[in-house]
Parts: sequence; structure tokens; C-alpha cells
Amino acid sequence: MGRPPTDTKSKLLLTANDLIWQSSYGNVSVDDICNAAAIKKGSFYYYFSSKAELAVAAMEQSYLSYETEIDNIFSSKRSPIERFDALADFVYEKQKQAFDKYGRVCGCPYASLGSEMAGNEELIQKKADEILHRQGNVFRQTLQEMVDAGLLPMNTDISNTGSQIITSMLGQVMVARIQNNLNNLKKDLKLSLFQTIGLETHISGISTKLQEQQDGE
Amino acid sequence: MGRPPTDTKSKLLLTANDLIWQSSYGNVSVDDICNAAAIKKGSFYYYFSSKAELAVAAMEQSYLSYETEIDNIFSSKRSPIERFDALADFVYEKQKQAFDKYGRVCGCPYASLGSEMAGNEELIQKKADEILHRQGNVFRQTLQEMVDAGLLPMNTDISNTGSQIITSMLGQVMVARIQNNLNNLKKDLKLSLFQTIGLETHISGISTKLQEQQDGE
DNA sequence: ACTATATTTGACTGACCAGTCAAATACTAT
DNA sequence: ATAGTATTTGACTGGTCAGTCAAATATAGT
Repeated sequence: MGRPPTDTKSKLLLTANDLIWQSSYGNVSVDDICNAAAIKKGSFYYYFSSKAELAVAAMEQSYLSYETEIDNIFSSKRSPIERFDALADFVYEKQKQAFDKYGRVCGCPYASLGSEMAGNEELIQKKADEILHRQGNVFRQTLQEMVDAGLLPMNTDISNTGSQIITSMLGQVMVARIQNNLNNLKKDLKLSLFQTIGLETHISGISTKLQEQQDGE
Repeated sequence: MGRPPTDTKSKLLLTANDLIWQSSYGNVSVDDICNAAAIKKGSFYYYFSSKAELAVAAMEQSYLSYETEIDNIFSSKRSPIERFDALADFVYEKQKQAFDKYGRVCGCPYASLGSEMAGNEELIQKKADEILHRQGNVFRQTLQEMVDAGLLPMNTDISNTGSQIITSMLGQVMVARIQNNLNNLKKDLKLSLFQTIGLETHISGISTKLQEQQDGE
């Protein structure tokens, strides 16, 4: 009974992600989001009680879709090394797509927003922090597999290495946004990823062709 | 002739840096800055033609002072390895001081501001980019010395490694801001710095005691 | 047709925003 | 003292902001 559900909420989330990713939380108003989504502000506040709440929901929705793609890369039949190889390609491609779509390097939406609002909106900061952890755990799982398979030394600090993979990629993506330039990203993402893991020697020209390799270092 | 110059402009720059570093560009208004500096808005616009212009000037002023400390670390009698060692300590200490002063991890002021405004204020983005380059050049100079001294292989890509040092530290400092936690920073900054340079073995428990060491990889 | 409920609308508020400006003031050199 | 200049002031503007709300509307079950 009652009026049936619509896609209004989802449209607001997608539009918010788009606009905030290109620009920033502070420079995108609720009115901007409503106009871009062709939805009236009254409807906005029917679904969200504040701009910050929308941002948190938008982060979650966006990350769920991102997580699906990452899970696909990391739980497939690929070898551990191929997974990280594909990860670097994927991260670059995401940035490339955003660049083609928005005309600028957009960086990491979660980290940019998290950093921007860290001092103002605790809910947003916490959400960004949570996403970093979820992302890190995917990496840690594969790192553990690598240790078990003898691809990494037994004394590898998996928890730490997982975090370092994130900080390493994040730093590069952030700098790419500041420089509005993807060249370095394409060149270095994979390199420093394998360096962080401790498998420098695995990087070759034809990196996607990499198969299971055993290498102490 | 005329009324003598005052410290109004400098006070505005310092106050702006303080507030924006803790919070963000978008969440700090010109009124906020004026109130905190006990200066009327009319005076603000006597010295700066816009909020963005103030931000750029504040970045430059802040970085000049930062640059002096970095130059001191990098052009002193220290060995190259000691310089990077001291760099990691310095970056951590800066964050610690900001944490004690402002009650939260503040991150990198140039990168946070640069990332926030990259899509909105080109002058701010350009300034952040410029600062990243200036910072990188200091590192590159020492990296060249290390190659010349045989501390690093002759085929070291100095330009690239200099950039990577920055992205590596930036990623960690950014994540520390998002997590509002300095623990990982203290632990990993030095580790990943030397790993980026390619001198993993140089990290020991008593890292400040490091002297010139010759080590291939 | 009617009723209950889910959703949408548009007009509204009061606060805050960046930026303006003419007038006032404080100082220096003469 | 007075004239000239650098600086400060405070009141102002018009626009935008997040958020509110009562009324309108659309739909489903009866």
C-alpha cells in the first residue's frame, strides 16, 4: 500500500558521488546535487537528514561497487602476483575513465573526502577510515596466501604491508590529482606496489603475463 | 611618509594556515580567519583580493619556513642516510606538534589543500604542485650525491625516486589524518622511506645512530 | 470510490558567505 | 601644524547555504 519506491535516493547518491569526486564536499552544495539529479530539495531531505549523512551513504554505495570489482580481482583464479598486477591496472584505469569523463584527474574519492572533512565531520572521517580498513583486509588475505605459498618470507608483517599498499597507492593517486596528470601514475603504480610487497624483481615489461614465480629477493 | 607597515598581513597568513590546516579551505570562512586574527574584514581585503589569493600566499609563507628547516636537514654536515633519517623524524615531529596543538592529526597542509581545491581553484592547485616539485628537488639532490658516492646504483632513476619519496610520505601522512592516529606514522615513515630509496637494510632499531654505510641492495 | 501511505513539491527561513566602499584614523615628513 | 599616505574600520550588499514544512500528488489495497 502507498506510493511505490522510486530511484530518487539512488540517483541522489550517484550524483553526489560524481560531483564530489570531481570537486569537493565543500564546493558542492545540496542545491547543486539536486539540480544535477533533477530532484527537488524537499525530496533530498525526505531521504537524507543532512548533507553529511548523504556523503556517508554515497561513500558506502560507491565503495560497495568498487569492492565488488576488487573482490573479483582478488578472489578469482589469478595467482597472487597477477592479482596485484591487475590491481595496479585497475586503479589506473579507474583514474583514466574519470579523467575522460570529467576532464581532470579525480584522485581517490574516499581519501579526498575523508581528508577534507576529517576535521569537521566525524562521521565522514570514520567512514573513510572504515573503507581504508576494508580495502586493506582484501590485500592482507592475499598476502597471507603468499606467505603460506612461500612467495613471501614467513616473518612478513602482513597487517603492516597491507596498510602500506594502501598508503603507497593513495599517495600516488593523490599526487596525480594535485598535478592533474596521470603519466606518473601509469609509470609508477605497479612499480611501487611490488616494491612495497617486496617483490621488485617481478616487474617486467610485460607485467600482465606474470605467472606464479618463486623468488626470495 | 604615511602610516607605517604593521604585521596585519603576516598575522592573517599565519592564522589562515592554522585554521585551514586543522580544518579545510571550504570550512574556514574569511570571517573565521579575521575573527581569529582579531582583524576586520576590510583590512583583509586591503591585503588580499580574494580568499583564494590568501590561501596561495599562506601556502607560500608556510612552505618557506618549512623549506628552511628541510634545507637545514639536507645541506648540513649529515651523511645522505642521516639526512633521510632526520627527515622522517622531522615529518613525524611536525605531525606530533600539530596534534598536541590542535588536538588532531592534521596531515600535509599543502597536499590536503591542493587536493581539496584541485577541481575548483587552479591557482591553489598550481601552488601545491609547485611545492611538491620544490620538495622533490631537495631529495633529488641528495639522491644524486648518493649515486656519486656509490651508495646507490648508477642506474638509479633519481627524478623518479625523488617523486616517490614524496608520494610515499604523503600517503602515510594523509592516512594518518584520516585515521586521526599517529601510531602507524611513527612506525612506518622511516621504514618505507628507506625502502623507497632502496636501502632497506639501513633501518635498524637505533636509526639515528646510522653512519655512512655502503650497501648494494 | 475511498483510504492509507509513500513520495514529491515549492515556497520559505535565517544564517552565513565573499566581497565592497566611503569614511575614519594613525603615522611620517615637512 | 599640516599635508600626504598607509592602514583600519564598520556598515553594507546580494547571493548562496543547509535545512524546514505544509500541502499536493501518486499509488496500492479495500
